[in-house]
Amino acid sequence: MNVFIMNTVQFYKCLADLNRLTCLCLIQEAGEACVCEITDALRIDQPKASQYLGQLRKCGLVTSERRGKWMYYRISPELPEWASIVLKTTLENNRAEFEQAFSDFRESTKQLSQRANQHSV
Amino acid sequence: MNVFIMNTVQFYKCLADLNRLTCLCLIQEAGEACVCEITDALRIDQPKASQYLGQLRKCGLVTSERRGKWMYYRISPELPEWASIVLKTTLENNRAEFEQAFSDFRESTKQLSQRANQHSV
DNA sequence: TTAATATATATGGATATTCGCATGTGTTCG
DNA sequence: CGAACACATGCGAATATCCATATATATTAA
Repeated sequence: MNVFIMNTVQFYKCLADLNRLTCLCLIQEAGEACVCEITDALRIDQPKASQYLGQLRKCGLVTSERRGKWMYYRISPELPEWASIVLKTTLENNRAEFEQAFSDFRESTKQLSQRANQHSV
Repeated sequence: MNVFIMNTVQFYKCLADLNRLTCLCLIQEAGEACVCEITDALRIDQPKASQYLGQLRKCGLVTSERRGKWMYYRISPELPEWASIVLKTTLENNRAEFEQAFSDFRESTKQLSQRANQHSV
């Protein structure tokens, strides 16, 4: 149970798409991300973002948790260690490739927290 | 020139197929491999093996060198370090998945060297 | 030069993936 | 409850990938 056997090819298929890979790097970098942040960061529409995240979840790379209206995605804690190493290595050595998305993500996060604050007032 | 910029997604597309991934693991494990050995190890026909190897070469993951009739493939020395780490990590943590291919490969190598010896007599 | 061996490439059909869009579900707020 | 918001899913069309087969090229041995 603790040792989740990840299908190697399936794992790499998940990484073999720029949007999915950017999702993963984003989530890694930020710790967690909700769909609307990812939508903004990747500059894609919402259904597309959900599709990608759904695939990643089905394959066991990420988990999701609902908090109010938002759905937060994290790297799965059950991910085998070798797979985490691969993800981490990819992110750390290709930051430039994802920098724009990271920047858009931070902008989105800022706006999101403002909206959240308005409601909680 | 020394720092070859690898397209991350293209790299992962190469790994996102069991035959190509097995090729890469085989070549890593053995140091080098020729097409007929890979054909035997993967139990596929020759054109298919050449196609896979051609793709891997086009993407910069492997290099090829002709020695007589045989064409030997190696992991490219220009592969960025992060990519080598990924390959190594994948192989070391998923040996079971490739064991059958490795075994068929060793068998093929044995027969190949016998043929080579017959000619050199 | 011819035959045999090893490998590469071209091509078209089969299959899988991606994309855009419409619609469905779950949650919050008034 | 109903409207608004966040997200998920379904589906057909466009696109990419895979696969089998035929054929071309390169090398060696006779």
